[in-house]
Amino acid sequence: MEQLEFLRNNLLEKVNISSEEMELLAPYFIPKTLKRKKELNRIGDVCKDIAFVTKGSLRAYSIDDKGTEHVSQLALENHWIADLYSLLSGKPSEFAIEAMEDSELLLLSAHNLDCIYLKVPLMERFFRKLLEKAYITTLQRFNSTISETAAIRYKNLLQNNSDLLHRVPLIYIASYLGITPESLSRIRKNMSL
Amino acid sequence: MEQLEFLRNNLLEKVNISSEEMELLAPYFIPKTLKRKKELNRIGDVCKDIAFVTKGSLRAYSIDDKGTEHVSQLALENHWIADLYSLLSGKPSEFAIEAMEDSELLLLSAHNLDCIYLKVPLMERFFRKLLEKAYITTLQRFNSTISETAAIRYKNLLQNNSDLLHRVPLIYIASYLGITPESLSRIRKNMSL
DNA sequence: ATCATTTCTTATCCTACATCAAGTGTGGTG
DNA sequence: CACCACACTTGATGTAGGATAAGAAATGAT
Repeated sequence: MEQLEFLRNNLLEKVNISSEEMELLAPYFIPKTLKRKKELNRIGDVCKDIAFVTKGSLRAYSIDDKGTEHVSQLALENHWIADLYSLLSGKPSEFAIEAMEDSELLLLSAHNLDCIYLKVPLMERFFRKLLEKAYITTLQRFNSTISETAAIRYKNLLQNNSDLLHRVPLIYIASYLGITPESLSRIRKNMSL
Repeated sequence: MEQLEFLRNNLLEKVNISSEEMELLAPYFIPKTLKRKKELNRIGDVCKDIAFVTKGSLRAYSIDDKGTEHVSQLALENHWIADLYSLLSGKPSEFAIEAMEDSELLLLSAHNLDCIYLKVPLMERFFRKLLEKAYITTLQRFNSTISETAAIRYKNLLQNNSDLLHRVPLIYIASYLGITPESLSRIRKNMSL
C-alpha cells in the first residue's frame, strides 16, 4: 500500500475525510526515511514535526537526573509520534525521538499543521482527538502505575498491544512500564511457570 | 471581585480576549455553589460540565479495583476542573469530582462549549491549551513518579504549589503524589529534622 | 563467517514504600 | 459542649522492585 493510503486510512479512523480533501492535504506531508538508531528529534531541540509512521517503529524518551532513559511513547506503523507539547508551544523538547528499526515516515511540520487547518478545517478535530488520546493514555498509564503491580501492567500490555512485544526490545517495554529490564525479566519468568 | 472578572483574568493568561467577546461568553457560564463533600460529578456519569473555580477547592479522583481512591486533579480558585475525556467523548467518567471546601463555580456545559467556539473562535485555542496543559502535567507527574522518590516529589510540590499545602488535607496530597498518608507523614517528619 | 554490540537473564542484596495496628488531635454538627 | 468522624502521626513488619554484577544469547556490521 502506498504511504498516503496508509495515512488516509488512519485519518478515517477519527474523521470522515473525502478524497478531495485528501488531495489538498497530501502536499503538506513530507516523506522521510530514518535508519535504526537515528534520531528524528533530540532533547533540547524544538520538535518541528509530527510523524506518521508507515513502516518501522520509533520511541520517544526522556533522560532523568541520574542519566536514566524513560520511554514515554512507542509507535509502530499506523501511529503518530511527536512531542506534542514542544510542537504546539514552540518550546525546547525534553524528549528524544528515535527509530528502533529502519523506518519510513510522513512528516507534518508545525507550520504546515496550521496551513492544513485552513485548507481542511476537519483536521482541527482530528488533531484535537489525537491530543485527547495522548492525554488519556498518559493518565491511564499513571493510574495503573500507582495502583497496579508491574506484572499486571505487563499482562495488560500483552493483551492490548501484543504486536509491540514481538517488535520492540524488552528493555524499551520495561522502560515504558516504568521498571528495569531485570524486573521485567523476572516477571516474565514467573509468568511462564 | 466578581466571578466573571475572575474568569476574564484567567482567560487573559492564555488568549487575548476583548471585553466585547467577554460579554458574548458570559451567558454560557452558569454559576453554581457546591457544599463541602458534595459531588459535581459521580463515577459512571457522563461529565457534562467543565468547572471554573472562583471560590473554594475541588478534587477529582478515581477508585481502583481494591477500592482505593486516587486523586488525579486538585483545583483551587482560578483553576479549571473536569474529566476532559468524558466531557469531550461523551463516555461515562471514571472520575468523581468533589468539593473539599464550600465552593463557588462557573459551569460551562459540553453543549455550550460548542456554542462558544462559534461565537468566539479564539476560545478554541484556549481550550486546546487547557488540554495541552493537562496532558503535560500528567506526563510530568508520571515521569517524576517513576524517576524520583516521594520525598523529592513532595518537595517539588511544596515549591511550586505551596498554596495547596495550606488548603488541602494531607491525605489528598498524599494520594495526588501516589503514596499513602502514612508515608507522607514520615516524609514530613524527616524533612523537619 | 566472525566479531562486536546489544539484549536478555539470573542471582544476591538492599531500599523505598505499603500494610497493619493503634493512638492523638481537632473541627463540625446535633 | 460533647460527641463523632475525620485527619494526622507513630511504630512494627512485609514486599515489590531497584542496584549491582556477571554471564548467556541474539543481533548487526564488516
